[in-house]
Amino acid sequence: MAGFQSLPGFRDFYPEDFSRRQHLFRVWRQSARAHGFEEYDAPVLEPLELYTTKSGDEIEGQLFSFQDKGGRNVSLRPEMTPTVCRMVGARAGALKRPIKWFSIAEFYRYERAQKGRLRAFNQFNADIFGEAGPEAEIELIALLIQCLCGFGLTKDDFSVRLSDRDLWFFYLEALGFNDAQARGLLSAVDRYEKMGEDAFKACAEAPGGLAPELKDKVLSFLKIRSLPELEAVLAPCASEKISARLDDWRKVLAGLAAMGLGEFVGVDLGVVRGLAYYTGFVFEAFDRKGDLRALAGGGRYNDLIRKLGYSDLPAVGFAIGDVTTGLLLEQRGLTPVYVSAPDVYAVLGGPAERAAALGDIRQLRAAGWRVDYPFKDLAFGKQFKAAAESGAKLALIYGGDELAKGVVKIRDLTDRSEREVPRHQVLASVRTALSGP
RNA sequence: GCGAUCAUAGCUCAGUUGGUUAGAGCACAAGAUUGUGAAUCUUGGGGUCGCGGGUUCGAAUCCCGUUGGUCGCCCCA
Repeated sequence: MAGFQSLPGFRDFYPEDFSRRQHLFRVWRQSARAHGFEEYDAPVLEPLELYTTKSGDEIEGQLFSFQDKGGRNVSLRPEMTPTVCRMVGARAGALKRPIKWFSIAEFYRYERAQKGRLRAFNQFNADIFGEAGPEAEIELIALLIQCLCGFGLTKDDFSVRLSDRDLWFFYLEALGFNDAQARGLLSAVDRYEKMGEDAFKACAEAPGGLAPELKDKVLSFLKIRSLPELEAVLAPCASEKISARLDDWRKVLAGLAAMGLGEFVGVDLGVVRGLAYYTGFVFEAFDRKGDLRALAGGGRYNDLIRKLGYSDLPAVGFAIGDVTTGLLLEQRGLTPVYVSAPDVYAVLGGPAERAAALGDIRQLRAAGWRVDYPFKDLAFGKQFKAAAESGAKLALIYGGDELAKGVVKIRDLTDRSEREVPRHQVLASVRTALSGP
């Protein structure tokens, strides 16, 4: 293979691929606007410290980072959250609350590609700032659901699993674990789905160990699948903190049920989400059948904006990736058929006819119609074939006879009917033919 | 960072125990066909067989290395 290839994990978007990607973006953008979110964008390249501050220095191994010619340590963005926090934090005092923002952007992570994961990918991000109550979660989860239903997916195709990092910590505290032990247990919970009970081995072997009866309590907690179960399990260790969290749980689930979205959402405390900056509800959207990685994920991060050096501002957000979503739509046959058809195809008799047609073509195009014509003079038969293959609805025929009579022949390529119209009425006739039923 | 597996035309693939000038279908282009359509027929362009080295009289084929794809591990914001 001569020449060059794209870099590993990066994709070329040929027109058909590009159109599929645009379909994702279109649905996401439309859903966000319908929910009252405003669109923003930001630089692809950021200071490296923006990410190490948020996630720790270890994160650099996963980043496309380098030193620029001015000696600055920089990184391609691996996610939008720190950037949007910076933007909102910088103008927090001036922005009307609640702040509901979304973006569609490309991100870069220096990792080995595998199914559903590449080095360059697109994400839809939506966040709400300035609202500490569960109303923000309701709004975002509703948006997330619409961002998937907009493709034709249903409650049988995916579900949103709702969990709560704060509640985990409160529960583990009530069971007598200290903070470090609780963190270890949560990372085991995160691995449980993949590894089963082996996930708890490290905790059991740690100093102090993990008593079997406590391990059973943790296991049964992460197997909870409904609000009543959750309330029952927490009843014995009720505290002010825990009952406040349960109030929020009731509000979120009731709000989503009121929206008619109750069947999309389930309680699942097995969802923890890797990095530890989430402070309350966390949620992920999953394919119900199949073994795809998460379609979307998010949660509340009330401390992050302060951590980045701005004032306190509660925040909750989520992201959907284009790679896994695209795979799921492909599996479900929900990828739209690619069509690239002009509205009008002009058939040109020869050089004189071409000259006459070009003026009309330019007018039709200025009016917004998509018009094509052959670059080279071709036999009529060939041109009609080309017109039909182009997928155009109308052919405009500029032949010697028509030119002499001062008319253009309009052929409807669907029903093969033809009629002649005066040259100066071409635009009006095309408009009528294309907008009528 | 680690492991498995694959790589022949734009796509899907064939290519015998190593043996002349590497093939097919689809796609693309031209012609049959200079006033009317998805068919048919004919013809054509397109390959340093991913790349580099080695073995051999001879390599798409065997060996080593390398790059890339796919799948998994680590990680997953």
